[in-house]
Amino acid sequence: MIDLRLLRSDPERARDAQRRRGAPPELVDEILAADEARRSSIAAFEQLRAEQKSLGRQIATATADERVALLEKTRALSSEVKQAEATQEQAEAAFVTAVASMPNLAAPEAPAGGEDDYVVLEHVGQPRDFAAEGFEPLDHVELGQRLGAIDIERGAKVSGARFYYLTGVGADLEFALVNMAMDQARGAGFTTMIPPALVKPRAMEGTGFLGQAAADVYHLPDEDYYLVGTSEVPLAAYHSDEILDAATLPRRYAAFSPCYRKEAGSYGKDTRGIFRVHWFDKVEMFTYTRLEEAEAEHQRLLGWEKEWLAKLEVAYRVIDTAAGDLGLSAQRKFDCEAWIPTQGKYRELTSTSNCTDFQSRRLNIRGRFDDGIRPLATLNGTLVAIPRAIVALLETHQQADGSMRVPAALQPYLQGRETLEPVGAGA
RNA sequence: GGAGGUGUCGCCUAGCCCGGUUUAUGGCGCCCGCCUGCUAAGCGGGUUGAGGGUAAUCCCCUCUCGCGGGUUCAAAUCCCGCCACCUCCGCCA
Repeated sequence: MIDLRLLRSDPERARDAQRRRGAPPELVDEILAADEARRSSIAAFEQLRAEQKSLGRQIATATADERVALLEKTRALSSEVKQAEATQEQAEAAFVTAVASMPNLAAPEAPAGGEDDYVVLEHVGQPRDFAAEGFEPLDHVELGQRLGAIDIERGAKVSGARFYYLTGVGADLEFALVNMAMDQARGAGFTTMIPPALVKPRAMEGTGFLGQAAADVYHLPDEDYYLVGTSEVPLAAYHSDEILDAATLPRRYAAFSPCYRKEAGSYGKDTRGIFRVHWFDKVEMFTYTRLEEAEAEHQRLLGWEKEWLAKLEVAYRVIDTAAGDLGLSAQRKFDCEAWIPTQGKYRELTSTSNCTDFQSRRLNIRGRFDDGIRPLATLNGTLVAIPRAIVALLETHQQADGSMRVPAALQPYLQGRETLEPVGAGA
């Protein structure tokens, strides 16, 4: 939820942010009107309630005679109070509906426009030149099969399209990547976490995933649980309704969790392989910090992602996502996209978002500072999304004989193996 | 899943049977002061939290006794539902 003070003091900036997202600017004025209605209904209710209370106090000490008259008065007042309360609740609900649909204000620096309007910030590393090496690269499906690392056919048999098994070295690779990621995070001062992957509606709503992203979310209607699409959800909700002492900031968490995504609306997109799947495991970084620190922290998260990608020894670029592609909660987002040889494209491997105080306001996460209590900023960033990392590793480090070279940093996590070798046909 | 118990202002706790003078009692802790070679002890005072009116440390209002409803002129207190925790039983990885 956006900062109302900001909206009131500078509505034009909010309208402009909406335009740059390609979203309706009138929403700002609807919210302001709803807020006005809400505030006046609250004032009316509070005044009546105060009168009622004072009458109640008089009744308590009144004589029997006085009591009759006072009761008469307060009975009439009671229905007024109920009326005012109902009005206030209605106004509150209307306000919440309006404000909940408003996305975070895109940062002034975020490029205007949609998905294709990103700005490339930098390139790191050179895409490998297979032509110069004299062989045609295989895609990760083929490589995964030869290494006995990925079983897509049986994934489909058991669970359907966009499911897979990681087998043998594939499974080893996941544990290696997770351990390496957790070691890096721990070394950087993160608290490691394993959060629940099923959450109540509040957590989902509070992190902004029941808005435009709702179609992509799995829901268990019997118990009203949601399957998280990222551990950002349980990590943000972790400190909901809490006031954190400023001295304990920033708080950094690194969580391992499964992620579930319907991938609705991506029919026909990335249908081959494990690049886009309904379930995968991920290690996510998450920070709670003061608002003034958010931008610097965003850069730090990006820095840790780059440190990670360097260990994978993949070529990548960093893009500044356009306003229209930010999602509900983010004010700015950087994606690291690795070069995928057989696709001839850079594809998203990690993503880091600055949500400023948007999630904090929804989840009631605040900090206690010398000068008062204020909402905190929350930020998140991928360290490793397993299937995409495996795709990039397999394709980038494949060798002419169908084996895969293991990057030096990863070797200690793979029992010292320097290459992963193809297994015999069959199985 | 079943039975029983518990949930009060940082922590412990009184109040609930029998609704109003509760602006929620007391202790611990914490803060201020006094006393005092220093410290401890002792003495006196203060201390639920949040939101809003306000830019505001004063002041005013509302909300807050696990959560949500209900009854009532009036709910910590009565009724209903839910949640969490504890004990025991059952079941399971």
